[in-house]
Amino acid sequence: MGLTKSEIFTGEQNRLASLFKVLAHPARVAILQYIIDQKNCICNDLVEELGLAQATISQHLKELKNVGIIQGTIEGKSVCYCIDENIWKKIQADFNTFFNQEVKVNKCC
Amino acid sequence: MGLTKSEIFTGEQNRLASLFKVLAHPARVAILQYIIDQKNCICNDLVEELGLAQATISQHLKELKNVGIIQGTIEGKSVCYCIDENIWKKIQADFNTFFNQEVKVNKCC
DNA sequence: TTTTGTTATCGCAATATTACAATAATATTT
DNA sequence: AAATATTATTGTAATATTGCGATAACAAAA
Repeated sequence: MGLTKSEIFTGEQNRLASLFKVLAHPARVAILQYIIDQKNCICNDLVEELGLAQATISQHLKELKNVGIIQGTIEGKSVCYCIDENIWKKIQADFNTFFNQEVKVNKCC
Repeated sequence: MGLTKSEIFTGEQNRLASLFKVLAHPARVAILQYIIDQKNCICNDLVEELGLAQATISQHLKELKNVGIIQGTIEGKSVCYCIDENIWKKIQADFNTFFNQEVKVNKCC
């Protein structure tokens, strides 16, 4: 198999899992941290900083862009990437909602 | 390839990504939500609730157990699973640290 | 227009993940 | 001890992800 059965889960569960998945790779965590630290950057900055091939970085940037957490603006022959603050805060809020569920004491553990 | 180059990232980046990865599947999100809602449950409850095969649920439980977010206690012939509150809060704190990095306004986007 | 700099896409190979049937392992019940 | 109930593990097939070389696409500079 190898095919996640998305249809048996709720939209919220699938959406949350998708958000977690985008962050589930150290390169994408590193990219986000770098962009936050530098305020913005271009693809080649990340190639130098992280030591992954340009094609690989471009692919990771695409995934981050797909969920909207970053956005790219064409600037001459390069593309300036930065965090989309609104989406960032929205994702943060979604995670908070998930984690702020009260974990009650239970009998068996 | 297909092999994440963990060695080029920091321990924190790898650790964060691992945490996100555990939550990056709707079945595991659903399992956590169910356990939180019911306070605790056994594997077979989840098999009925989610409609995945027993082997599949057991595998997902194992991954959740591996990061410590849940723990299982043998109770007769079944195993009672529940959230490990301390680990849960620790993960929540880690995510907050990541997300609370200030995202500053930048020039290009 | 040619060259240069930058990014995106395609195609491929390697590895990882997901799902499940079959079965082993373990504890309880009869 | 045999049957039952529950979970874990193993093996396998299907799909997904990761990484990169090659190359296309595009804009600026020469």
